[in-house]
Amino acid sequence: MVKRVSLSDAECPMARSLDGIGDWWSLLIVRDAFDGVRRFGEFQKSLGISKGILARRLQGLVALGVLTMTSASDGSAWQDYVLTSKGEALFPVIVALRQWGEAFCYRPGEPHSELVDRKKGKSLAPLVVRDADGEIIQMRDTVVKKLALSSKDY
Amino acid sequence: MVKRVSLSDAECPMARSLDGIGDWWSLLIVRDAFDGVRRFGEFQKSLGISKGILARRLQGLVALGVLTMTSASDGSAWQDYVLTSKGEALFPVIVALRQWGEAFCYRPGEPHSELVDRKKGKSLAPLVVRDADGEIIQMRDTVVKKLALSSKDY
DNA sequence: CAGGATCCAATACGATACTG
DNA sequence: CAGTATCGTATTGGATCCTG
Repeated sequence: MVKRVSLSDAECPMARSLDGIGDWWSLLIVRDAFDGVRRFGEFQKSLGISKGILARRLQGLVALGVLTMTSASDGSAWQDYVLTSKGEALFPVIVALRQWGEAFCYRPGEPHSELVDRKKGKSLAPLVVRDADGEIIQMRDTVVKKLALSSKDY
Repeated sequence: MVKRVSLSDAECPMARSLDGIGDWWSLLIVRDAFDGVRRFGEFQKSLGISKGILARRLQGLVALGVLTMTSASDGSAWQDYVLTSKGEALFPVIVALRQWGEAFCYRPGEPHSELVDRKKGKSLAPLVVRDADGEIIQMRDTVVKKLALSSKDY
């Protein structure tokens, strides 16, 4: 959008992610899809988004391979939008954003919805970042390694 | 932006998060801040963003409490932008987006930068979502519990 | 160099009307 | 109901010029 410096060919994976789903609606659509929303009208009602933008976003997510269209489960003439495995892989992203919002975007006591596990009904554990050996690490323990090597890096 | 339905008073923490940092540049600025970028000019060069937008985004992140301005480390008259604890708490979000990008936004063999731990130089472990007892759970094991109760919830 | 001010193109988004 | 088409407006974001 607004064709800025193209992020789509960036060497940073985060930039590529954002290039595809980094707008205001896509991740909210994905969140709804996680919650079981499948139909155009359900998305529209849930999000309060205009029809035109919703249609474009759904198209974009389908084109990206995050959602796929299947014949409607209720036998109607229309399509259902369901998450692909690529879409389901956004689960940690959703959880991370939600947990950050819970922790930093509400005043104390202000109510908000909660993501709980279905069996126990309890909140999830905070996401933690671990190294290859499973040890918990902090931001300061990491560094970005650039690979400019395009073919055989030996 | 484009004053759509305000997400800032949403009951969904994810919507609130996106309301603050859900644009195209904010998370990339935060990523750079994680990588040690502090100065206006460094951000601009690293991101290829125009000065006007960068200034506005930095202001927004400062207003949000994600960044803070400190007197420049090199003694110049200007300010450094550094992450607050609220900003540092975005670490799992950054990692989640990066890992998703690595896994799904590159063709096989296509090079990209890599986030490694400083000591061992190895890639991080994939983020996993766990329940309150530390057990790994999937998307399908969770459900959103809405709390509409605004004061005493019984 | 760090920003602010201004101008302009592209577009994101909402509202509405239209179609099958 | 599921979209598409059109229109108006607000905002983005780049480029340029200006200042301390």
